[in-house]
Amino acid sequence: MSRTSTLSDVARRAGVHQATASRALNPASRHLVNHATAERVLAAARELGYVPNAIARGLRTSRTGTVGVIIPDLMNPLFPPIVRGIEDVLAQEGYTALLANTDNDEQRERALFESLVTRRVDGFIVATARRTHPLLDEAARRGLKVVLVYRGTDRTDFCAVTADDWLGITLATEHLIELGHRRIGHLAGPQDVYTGSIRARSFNEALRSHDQDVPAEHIVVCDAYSEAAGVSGTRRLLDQAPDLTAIVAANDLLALGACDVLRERGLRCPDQVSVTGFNDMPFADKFDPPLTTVRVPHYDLGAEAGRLLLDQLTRSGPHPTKRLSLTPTLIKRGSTAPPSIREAPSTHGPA
Amino acid sequence: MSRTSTLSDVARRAGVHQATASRALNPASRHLVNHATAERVLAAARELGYVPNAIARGLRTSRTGTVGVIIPDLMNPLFPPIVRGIEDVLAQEGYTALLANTDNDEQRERALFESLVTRRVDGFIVATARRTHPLLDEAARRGLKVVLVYRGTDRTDFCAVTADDWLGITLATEHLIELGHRRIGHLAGPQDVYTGSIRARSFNEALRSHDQDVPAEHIVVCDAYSEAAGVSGTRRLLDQAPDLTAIVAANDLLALGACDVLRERGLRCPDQVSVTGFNDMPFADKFDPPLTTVRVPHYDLGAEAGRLLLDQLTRSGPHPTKRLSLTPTLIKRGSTAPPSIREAPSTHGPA
DNA sequence: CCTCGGCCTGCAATCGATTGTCGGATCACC
DNA sequence: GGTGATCCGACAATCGATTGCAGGCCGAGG
Repeated sequence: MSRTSTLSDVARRAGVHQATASRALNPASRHLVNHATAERVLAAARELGYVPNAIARGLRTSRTGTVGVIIPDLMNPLFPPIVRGIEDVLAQEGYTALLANTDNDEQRERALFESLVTRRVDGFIVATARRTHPLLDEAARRGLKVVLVYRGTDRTDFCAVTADDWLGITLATEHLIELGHRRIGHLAGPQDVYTGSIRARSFNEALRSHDQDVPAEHIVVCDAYSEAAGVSGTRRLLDQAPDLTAIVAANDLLALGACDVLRERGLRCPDQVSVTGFNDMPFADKFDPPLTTVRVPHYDLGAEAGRLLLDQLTRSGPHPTKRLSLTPTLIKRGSTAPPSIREAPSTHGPA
Repeated sequence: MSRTSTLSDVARRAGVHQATASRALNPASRHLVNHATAERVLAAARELGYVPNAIARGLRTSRTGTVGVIIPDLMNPLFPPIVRGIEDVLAQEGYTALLANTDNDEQRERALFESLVTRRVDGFIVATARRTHPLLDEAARRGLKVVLVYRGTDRTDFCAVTADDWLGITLATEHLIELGHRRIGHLAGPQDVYTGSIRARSFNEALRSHDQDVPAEHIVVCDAYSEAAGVSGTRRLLDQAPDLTAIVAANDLLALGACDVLRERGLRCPDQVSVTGFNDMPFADKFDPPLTTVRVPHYDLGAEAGRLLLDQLTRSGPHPTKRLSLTPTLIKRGSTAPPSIREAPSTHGPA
């Protein structure tokens, strides 16, 4: 009802100067003011329902206590846990995250970035990095504090927290090899994104190191990490390589798309074709079939990214560029099985 | 690198006073300044990479262009679409959403609310409302602009956008009745939340209007909307009413928990027990079995809430309190079927 | 009684943009 | 050439909190 009260309202009520009120209210400077006076100020503040104005404070101190978090899409279930990790860590130091959904749209990303810069966030956590990314170049030029999470970039001067994608795909691929699969395809993610490119390379390398060829038609690159992209990718993949017995998808949503296509073509998973995902998104264990996938500690990725950024924000001076990699684990569920009988006349078997 | 440039830097470079620069930069007041001068200012701003300081502007104008969005948990897949709807609408008018995850914790909610008030958000969209809610009382006392989304409250002086929960549960319950079920249980949500209470009352009413009794042991109240709460609730429910042939869950996560327990007890869904959910959360169609549920237009809920708030923010003067209800639809999938043979002795065995 | 030092507290500048008011320049017209 | 209207741009106050500096008060010590 009554207009919100300001610092000088509090000061007047407590019978002191606003400078004194300010010092009394701020725990860090409270020792500068007489105990009894401080109590009086606190009481006055309480009575008036005083809420400090972060805007005014931010203008004076040029620190807003906010961090911009840029993610591709909140509706992709892999990101909420990351956000959660970030928020939990930042909150401990009194920082607030401003979320920006880019929807994988560069225009939109640009606009949101501008808006965050305008709002003078103290730093950024970016989950939308591409291998080469003009936005990151500009952030570097402006001297902004940026930590990358989940997706890396080609530049080496940003702190980053990622999963060990290489290892993750190796685990998935070797799992299929051990089951006896010999014709394995890969549904790759967008190659301008670090995760897409490294997972594809890892897939190749895993097969090669087991003396298996990787014909070009066994790999299809999807243009997004989405179920729809997985569907069209899998259609292409099965068209050009109909005899695959297993598919390593670069991502759970792609894997889901793959399962859709298998069903559509009357192929049973895992009996006829095995599928692996990546991320272990929430509810992946509830799917039909339950998805064998690579679990990534998303929450921890976010938390570590938050910590790295807090380091930059609170400690002064130059910082070494840290790049942290967290270890994923293979979660075996129902979408993988040995290749069906037609596959194994078992004459020249595995070594 | 170089410190960010300010309005007076731009003014100096363009050879004008900062007041002029300000007017030239702001589209709304640009007509007040000579066209050629305005061009010169814009050029100077571009050259310097000038980014206006929203903090300073906010201090002067006492409008921050931000809206606080309070949700219980981003990791519950029902909320991201709501958030998305809110953000899309707000963005059109240049507003930014500040997200706050309360994690259903009142302490945490309190702290986040304070933080948002401190940051002088222009308004709030609240998805954590309980039927009686001290936070809302205080918001009203402070004269804050608040729109409720998804969950209503007992107060009638807040704008709100909700789904028609009553209708939703009626649809689900009648669907089961039509399938021939006569012993239907309800996994109710927390009763201090509007959705929990109205869905339970609707369930009762739907059965009664079909001349069916609702024995007390057919209803169990869960203490949260989570899979875990659904598991323990279902255990209790089946313990006290083992002959149920169908369960109406107040929420998809509760339904998921119910399915877990059915599996754990060797009961097949839907053959022996049918289950319905509520919300049609993402991937509900991928579950095993695919979940019959009530689809709520979450995105639209968010979008409408955003619009309602924008109305309050942009138009001045008093506003009528609008309460908007969106219509849900029943999505029939694989988790519901007619009651099994033991239930209907007249007919023949399974086909 | 004077001086010195240590606590507190008040004064005032400051952060950067917005905006009401006013003065000066330009031009037209008489 | 003088007067008035019109338009532009400058001046300066303002938003609310923080903070360096200075000064007042008090007690202790000489």
